[in-house]
Amino acid sequence: MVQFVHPSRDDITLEGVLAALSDPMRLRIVKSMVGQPGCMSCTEAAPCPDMAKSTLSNHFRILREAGLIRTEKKGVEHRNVVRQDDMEARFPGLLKTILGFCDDPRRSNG
Amino acid sequence: MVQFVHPSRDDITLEGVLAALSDPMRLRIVKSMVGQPGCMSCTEAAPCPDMAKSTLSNHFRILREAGLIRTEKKGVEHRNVVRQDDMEARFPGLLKTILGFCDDPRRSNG
DNA sequence: TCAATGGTTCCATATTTATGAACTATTGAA
DNA sequence: TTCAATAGTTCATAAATATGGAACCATTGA
Repeated sequence: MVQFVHPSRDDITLEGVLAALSDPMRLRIVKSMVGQPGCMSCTEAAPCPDMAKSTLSNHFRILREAGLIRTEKKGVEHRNVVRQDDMEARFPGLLKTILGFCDDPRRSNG
Repeated sequence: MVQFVHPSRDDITLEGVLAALSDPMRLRIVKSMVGQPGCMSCTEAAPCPDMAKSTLSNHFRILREAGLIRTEKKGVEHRNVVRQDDMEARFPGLLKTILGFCDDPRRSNG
């Protein structure tokens, strides 16, 4: 049984967030998720279809442990959402500022 | 003869900046430099005195190549400044937003 | 010319990251 | 039940990156 561990809001660190977003792939994953109304499966949120499953899984784990996303098991899929409220409470404006400077991956090749 | 290569303003990338700032040591280096009126030597800007010279040198190289700082040789020292104007022009508000969330290293143990 | 200072570069080691293969959990069909 | 398909995770290993000691370079001052 896979259980996902998410840090509580106050345990989210600036360095963790920056490290998580310093990878181009993870930055694009978060960007694509923020632009989406609901939650997304790992495969849906992946901006790069030819990436190894294990690598993708690892990226989601890093985003999760940094506190950027929340993952819940729903059927056979894992549904992911960006923790925008927690991020805004912890680091007001940070996520919006950063994401505002990177291109939306679904606009270019969606 | 050591020559420092700095990226031009337009070549500064978001991912490069985030990667450079995702390291706790480099984040503190930049933070301590921004709070300073003039420029600082590598040793002065180092928030951690027991760090190996080679490691420190590597951190400054990464910050330089990311476009966050400018390094000039002045006598026996290397003088470093944060490229605040270039950063502001390229990614308005980003640096101030990020640095606003990390503690000033010289206030706690300066 | 020599010693001291402030870094850089090189190299070996340690840590981190990426990926294929094997595995787990859920769904749906027979 | 059982079987196949789907969606991810975990493990082991290969590749990339960070660390730090040693040697080195450039400048200053005696």
